[in-house]
Amino acid sequence: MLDARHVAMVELLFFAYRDFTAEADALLVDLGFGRAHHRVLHFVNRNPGLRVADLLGILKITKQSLARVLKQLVDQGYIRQTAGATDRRERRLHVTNAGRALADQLLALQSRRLGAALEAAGPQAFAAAQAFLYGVISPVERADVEQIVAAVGAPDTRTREDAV
Amino acid sequence: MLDARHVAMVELLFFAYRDFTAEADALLVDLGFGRAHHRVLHFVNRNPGLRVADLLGILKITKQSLARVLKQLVDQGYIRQTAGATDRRERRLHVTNAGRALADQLLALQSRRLGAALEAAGPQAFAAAQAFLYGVISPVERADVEQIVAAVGAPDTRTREDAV
DNA sequence: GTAAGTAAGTCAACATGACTGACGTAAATT
DNA sequence: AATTTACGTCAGTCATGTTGACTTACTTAC
Repeated sequence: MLDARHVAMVELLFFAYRDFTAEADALLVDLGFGRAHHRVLHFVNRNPGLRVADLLGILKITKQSLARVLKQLVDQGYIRQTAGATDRRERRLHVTNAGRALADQLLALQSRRLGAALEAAGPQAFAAAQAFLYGVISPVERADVEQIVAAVGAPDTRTREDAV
Repeated sequence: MLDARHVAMVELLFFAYRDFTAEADALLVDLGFGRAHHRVLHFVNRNPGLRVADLLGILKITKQSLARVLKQLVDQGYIRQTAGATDRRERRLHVTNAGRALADQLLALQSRRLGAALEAAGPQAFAAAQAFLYGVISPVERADVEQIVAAVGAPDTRTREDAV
């Protein structure tokens, strides 16, 4: 317990996350958005047709907190809502072209940074870092996260009835 | 570019950090503290004699933001300040016994979580994850972070003239 | 020894993003 | 028909960040 290596990892995780978010944050302030908008836009972009309830489960915030940023993204034309096909109470969320462009731009920044870090860390780093990060996630959440992360790269046309 | 693996890492880093901080946050609310207090207490605990300017460089916040949380920690007896030995303008920061106890309790929570994640990820995971996280840190900051992380485990009696 | 620079603290005003609690509305389920 | 669910909204609060201006105490340079 209190292994010096674990303490080092605690601090490295803080510093890495601090810098991981800094670039995107700087780009967002010019648009009048914050990190909360980024998170919403990202997950809607990667999971078209996501429901509001799904987003709440992913972000672990209250619906009042989500409502504010989501409304701004909708009002400013980055996200649009459509009624659910089978359940018309649902608001299925999709990015607009502008939303996709912004989300992809922000993702490129962060993806590039992590890609460079993986490159520098060697060929086995991806598997190891992935396993490590999965291990950091609370066990009860792990299956949900696996579904979400695995959804990345799937076609944009699916309806995500299976989303968390 | 936009490798699916990199995108997966972007999301995993979000989820891992979300859960990494959740446990400690929950413990802190009962004391009327937040994550900002935790960060200050942690770095003062691990780097006794840290100066206010050092802390600002680590946390990348303004002195006004720091002043508020630092004042609360001092007023409530978790941190004490002493004048610098050679430069009496400096306020060298130290944890009190209560401060050390709280900092260690919070660190144990996070250290345990990361230790379990490293365990699950296999014997090569520490080196790989460490290299990955270092790579995520902005190049200009890397040397500073190395110094801070390396300081972990050093004796509490040193004066840290070499601190960032 | 005076002037300039530095470390830290402080006052004021403000923005963002979280929270709780209560309530409304429309649609689905029982 | 009654209940539950999905979502939205109103109102108030809190934590944590920001900018800008100013002060105090002390050190350093000329």
